[in-house]
Amino acid sequence: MEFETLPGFRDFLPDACSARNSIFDHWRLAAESFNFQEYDAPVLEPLELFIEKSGEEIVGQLFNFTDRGDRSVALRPEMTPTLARLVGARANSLKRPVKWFTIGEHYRYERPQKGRLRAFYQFNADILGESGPGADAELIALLAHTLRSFGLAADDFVIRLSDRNLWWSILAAEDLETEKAIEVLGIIDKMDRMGRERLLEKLADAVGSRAGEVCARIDAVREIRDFAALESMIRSLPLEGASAEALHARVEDWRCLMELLSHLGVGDSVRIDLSIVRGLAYYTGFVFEAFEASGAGRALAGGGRYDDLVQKLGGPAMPAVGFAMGDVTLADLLQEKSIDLEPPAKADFVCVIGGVEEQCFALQDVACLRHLGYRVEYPLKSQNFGKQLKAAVQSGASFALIYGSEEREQGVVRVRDLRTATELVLPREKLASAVSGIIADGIESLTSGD
RNA sequence: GUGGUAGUAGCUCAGUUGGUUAGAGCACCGGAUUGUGAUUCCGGGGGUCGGGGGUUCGAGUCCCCUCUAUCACCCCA
Repeated sequence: MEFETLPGFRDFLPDACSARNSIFDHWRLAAESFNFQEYDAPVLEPLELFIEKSGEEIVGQLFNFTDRGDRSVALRPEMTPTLARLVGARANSLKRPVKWFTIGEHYRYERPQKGRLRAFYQFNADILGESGPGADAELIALLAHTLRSFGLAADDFVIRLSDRNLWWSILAAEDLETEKAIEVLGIIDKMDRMGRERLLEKLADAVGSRAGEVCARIDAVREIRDFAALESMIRSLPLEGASAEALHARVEDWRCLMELLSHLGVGDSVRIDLSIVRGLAYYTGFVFEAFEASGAGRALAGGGRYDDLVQKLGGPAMPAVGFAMGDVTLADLLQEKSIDLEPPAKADFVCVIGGVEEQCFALQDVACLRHLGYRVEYPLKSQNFGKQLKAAVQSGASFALIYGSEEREQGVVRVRDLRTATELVLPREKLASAVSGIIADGIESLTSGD
């Protein structure tokens, strides 16, 4: 009988596991440098939590089942509902702003393809309790900083920045009611993947004879790439009264956000691009997606503001903004760019042991060095010197500790630098005190000074 | 959920118009070799040729189904 890994799931053998952990390390380091705090939560949640957030249709894309207590449960497909539940339940006792991040596995029952598996890891970072553009700026900066920390250049990727709030105003200026506007936003989200003819058909379904007009407006807006063009477009919108004032305030939000991003040193990585809308309807303000510079492939990360979600899931009103970055697309990109991740660590010391008489001394030193925190290996069975040494070299270890009959008689250990093939004889009792110098500077420093 | 392509050893692959007991390189294990290195030599384990059915005297090879991978569509939180 032979078992295979389930479709869309991965085994992580040491090389792959090390690369994966290296991604986690970069994520964690980046988040911590922005002073985000790490949290974690169960991978299994009530099914209802995800339905409440995303609608009944989501069930078809989940790993879900009924547990022995007759509860409908599902493996989490994303972190945001869980976070909203967590923060919502404690909203009144948490110091704001809440800046939290998490790294965890997520599960979606979908057909695997390039950049998309059924089990994948996501880095989620969110700021809750702050409604101003300062929070959006902080998150976008973290996103850019994270990608750069892998060694990606500023022009290897781009963060496309858009604004659902602004789209509402633009569509309102076209006299579209809420329902129609939602429909049109859905169309805008899919425009890139849609032929021109089909686009006009869809628009005609939504707004009737005004399709051509609306389409022209949308096209103009989607072409905007800088703040000046954005501002002049906004000022040209035929709105009056309260909605005009709101729009004016929105221009200031944009101005503020762009300035903050520039001061934070990530302005080069951000491009205004209102063709980003992002599928599901819970985003409320600025939204953004990171892509490889050419725009090819799946989004590296995506996020935006979701000011209503915490309340929708039963908590108090709580503004929020966040993003998620997956490991699969990221790893693909790093490989394309020939950026290597951390390989498995090698031993600091490997023992070469002559025989049973020497073994007891060797193992005492092994235990001592391990207590000091070094990676130490020794052969689990007796073998001749040549074989042991050969194995030691092939293992990639830095130093061999040689324990033979001569060394035992003299109470010494022979330290061999496996890279330079130089050796140093050291009284055993000095090993512990010499070891940090050996690791840091090699044995040459001791040979000359001792 | 729909469609294209592919599947032979752990990995990369060869395998003739269908013809005897399916091969190579790399990797792995053992030995030459119980006091010093990636070389060399010798030996070894490994495969129901993804799985099932069919055609045939005979199938790794041809046909059908299925599984898996991959790419695209749908979807993309």
